[in-house]
Amino acid sequence: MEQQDEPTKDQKIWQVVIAIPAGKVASYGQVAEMAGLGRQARYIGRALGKLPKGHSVPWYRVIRSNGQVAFPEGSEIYREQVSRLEAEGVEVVNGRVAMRRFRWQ
DNA sequence: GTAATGACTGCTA
DNA sequence: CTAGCAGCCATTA
Repeated sequence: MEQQDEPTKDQKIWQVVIAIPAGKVASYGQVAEMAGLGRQARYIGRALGKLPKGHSVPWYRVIRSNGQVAFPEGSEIYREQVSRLEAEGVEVVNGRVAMRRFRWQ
């Protein structure tokens, strides 16, 4: 069996990412912790990279802890993320988010 | 079974 | 501000 009765980590991660309010962003570590994964911040990117085609996960709302995008400037993927963020009302300058990041207090 | 990799994070210089 | 190093741990080869 490859599937379990309970949702997999990827599913949880996607759910968490989807739970991020529009206009805000979260870091990989924050998402990992929120998903109950703890320090598996790296797994977040891996899960997002494995996202299926018809997914509805706003992966573009997930950035690094320093507020910078996880992709190099000029990259197509980078432009897409920035474009989507700007569409959400998030300001991105020089590859970093100039807005208040999502905060669970 | 082991080795290498990675959409990361934090600290130190 | 940038650069380097170590820690972290699941997934993949």
